[in-house]
Amino acid sequence: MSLVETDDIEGGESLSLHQRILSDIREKILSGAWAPGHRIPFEHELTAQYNCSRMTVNKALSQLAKAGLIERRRRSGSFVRQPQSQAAVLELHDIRIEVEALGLPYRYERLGRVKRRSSAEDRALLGLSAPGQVLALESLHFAGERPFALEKRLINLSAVAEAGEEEFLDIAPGPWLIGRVPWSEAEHRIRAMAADDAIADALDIEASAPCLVVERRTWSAEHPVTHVRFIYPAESHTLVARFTPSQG
Amino acid sequence: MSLVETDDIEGGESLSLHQRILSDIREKILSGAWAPGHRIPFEHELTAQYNCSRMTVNKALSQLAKAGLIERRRRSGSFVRQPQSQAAVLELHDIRIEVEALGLPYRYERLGRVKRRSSAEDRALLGLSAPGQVLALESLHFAGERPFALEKRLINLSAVAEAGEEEFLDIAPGPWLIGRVPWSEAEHRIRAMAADDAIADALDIEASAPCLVVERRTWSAEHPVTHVRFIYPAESHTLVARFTPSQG
DNA sequence: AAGTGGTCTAGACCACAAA
DNA sequence: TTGTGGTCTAGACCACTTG
Repeated sequence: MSLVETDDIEGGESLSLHQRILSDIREKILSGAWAPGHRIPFEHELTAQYNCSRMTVNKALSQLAKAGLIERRRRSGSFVRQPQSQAAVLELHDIRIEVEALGLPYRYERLGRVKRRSSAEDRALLGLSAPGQVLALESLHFAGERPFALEKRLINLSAVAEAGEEEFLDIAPGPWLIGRVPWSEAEHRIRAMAADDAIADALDIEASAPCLVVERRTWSAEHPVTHVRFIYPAESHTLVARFTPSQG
Repeated sequence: MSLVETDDIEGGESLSLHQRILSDIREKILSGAWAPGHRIPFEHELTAQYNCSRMTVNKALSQLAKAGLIERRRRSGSFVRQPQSQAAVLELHDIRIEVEALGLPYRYERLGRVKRRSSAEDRALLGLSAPGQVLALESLHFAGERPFALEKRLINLSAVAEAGEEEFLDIAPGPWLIGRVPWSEAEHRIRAMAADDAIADALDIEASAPCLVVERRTWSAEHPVTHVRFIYPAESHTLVARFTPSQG
């Protein structure tokens, strides 16, 4: 086998010792040489094999454990874990950067801004239990002359009072918030839907054309901060997610 | 000194020392007390603060760096990083589990199976440079009586020869592969599109109805293993991604 | 009871990037 | 040059779990 017969030697990379140990073991697991359930050599055995201290071996094994490739049990040893979990790191770029990466000029336009007492729907979207002031924003992001994404956002003014003073005419709410409110947790929902008339009109596409919808709720230290819905015309946007189970 | 001068006893949680250091610093960053660009105390300072060895401090700071919360520069120190990267952990469930979680009976049906020499398009999808045998599969996943997702898959037989002997009549290729081939890397592309006639027919929806498309390429130890495209009717599927910036 | 991993120490040398 | 982080050592004690 092996189309690529990797370069532990050729590639010239000078790995640190614990990285090399990690890499060796990962290779054994990923190649299938060590099947799920297989017991990995004890730390003291690897210590002898690599002629190094136990801390060095431990560093490698701990990382493998945190990455989920192996499971460690006191008194028993370390074992190759069962099938990989289907998790991936999803990168959600800033829209400006995304547009500029396409080589197109970026433009932002605020469509609407309303400060109001939160409706039941607002509270549901934000995950708020008590009523309070919210700011509702609607904006368009352009790539060149074409609408690239429609943004509908709610900001919880109880959490970010200063947002109530901002007009958001020159800066999009996303970057504004990022610079001010450190977020501790976020939840995304991604789905497809057909454009309704209002969306089709805003995005300059045909009614019932397919759109990609990305919704994000963000918390900072347990407090709901914002809920945002980005609506992309289908042809303008692809989300890309990459994942490597463990990294050295 | 002492941010938390504590109690290995009182607090209930008995964190290891490096976990407590990590947690303290993360709290400072997420609360905004230490803004982006702020210089974190040097290792030797933390060593004094927590009355511990440098390795212990280093372990905490290394983890924060790997989590992307801080950046470390030799000779300069460690600094709180700029705005959080918009990364999220995307969970892609097994379709069977997903369907059963809805309380609906799951059924799998293989539509087509072709073994062939890879076409240029096959190689492009799989990321193969050299020609070789591939297995092309088309399947339907049902939730109750309704089609839930259409699956179009290519398997690189150079990497997974035994797949060539499998009919995939009773087991879906996803679970089959998971049990056999550990994956080291995966890439997802997520987009919306309108159903063409073939898709609409298979999924029993109207032509040009919006669909969510999830494509996944998987590698194992540098070798392309499979490319799969799941097509969901818009109303049947939402991807959910959650994220917390760093974990102890 | 014994052997594993979890954690920690008090040093050390080195590479690297500022000053 | 200097001081930082990156890495490593050769011990140590402890907690846990299994035989």
